[in-house]
Amino acid sequence: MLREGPPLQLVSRRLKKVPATGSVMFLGEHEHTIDAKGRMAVPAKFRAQMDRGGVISKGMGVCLSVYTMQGWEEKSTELASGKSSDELRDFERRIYPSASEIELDGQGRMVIPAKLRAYAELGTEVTVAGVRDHFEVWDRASWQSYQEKLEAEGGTVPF
Amino acid sequence: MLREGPPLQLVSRRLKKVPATGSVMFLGEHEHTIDAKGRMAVPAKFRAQMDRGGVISKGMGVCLSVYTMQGWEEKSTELASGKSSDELRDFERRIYPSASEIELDGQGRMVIPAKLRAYAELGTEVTVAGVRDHFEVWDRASWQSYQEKLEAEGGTVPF
DNA sequence: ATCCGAGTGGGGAAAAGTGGGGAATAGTGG
DNA sequence: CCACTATTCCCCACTTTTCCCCACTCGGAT
Repeated sequence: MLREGPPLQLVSRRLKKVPATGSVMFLGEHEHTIDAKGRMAVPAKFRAQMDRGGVISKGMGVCLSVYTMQGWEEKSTELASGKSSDELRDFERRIYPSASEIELDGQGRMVIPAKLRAYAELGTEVTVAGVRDHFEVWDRASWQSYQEKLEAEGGTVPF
Repeated sequence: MLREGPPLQLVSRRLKKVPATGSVMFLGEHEHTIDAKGRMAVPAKFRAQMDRGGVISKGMGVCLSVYTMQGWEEKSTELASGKSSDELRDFERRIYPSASEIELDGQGRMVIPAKLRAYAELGTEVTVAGVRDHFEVWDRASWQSYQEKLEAEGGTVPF
């Protein structure tokens, strides 16, 4: 129901100013949703690192990978090294066209391009997983079964 | 019942300033509780080492492990070394999503994420055990039976 | 008895996550 | 070049969760 009474005094809610320091690491598992407009909230803990935008691309497996701008540059340089020029051309033609620069809206959300959503078979229920230098977006069910598979293979977590 | 009478003269209780020196080791067994908000007091003796935050993750067995930030970085680096890139990817997808950065509130408590609480089957009664470079959080009953098992297997403590 | 540190509980404000209206923009066909 | 449509993006609103702060109790030390 819509509110009534005195006019709102809302100072157009913005994102919290983040310390920008702190973790240089993406950690944790977060359950989010993709809405009808293709938007997904970036976990608040990840925003400090994403505030200058980032890059989303096809991930290794049925998922999407999101890097900070800097992380993306480092990663792509690393992967390109040691390739022959033929390999490199194929690599670049595969990676870059499928990637997309992203930025956050006033609510801290990013828009996931429809093509990428299809690639990773994302429904509305997704899991966002921090993986050290980047984070990944998985359909929640896919993530679930992938984790179960890892567990079956790898035994317990060594911590 | 709430107090009445003259206003409190409480100077908003803060944590004791810790020497920051002293033990570089987690020792001892502490019985604590997890409240309805998922909070658990960190044993006072551990706080000096945790005051710059730390990382909590799934532990080896039905428990959670808490490291200082530095300890976590050392441990994860160590475990990652010598892995092929395929192994490393699976490893990172298991370790980092299952972890979470934590910090202490004004009362020296940390919030344990619901997922991790479920993983370690923690009720409200828990045991916090110092294990040299990290400490672990166990459901009190699980800890109890685990200790009994160790005792039955391993005989007496060699001191 | 009093003080104080430790552990616990809870109220309330702020932040996080989600949904949707509508203007601005880009794309399409005439 | 213009009209029409589809998409993007900014903004507002609502709900849930998190977190900061104050308060109370207990037990040991003074």
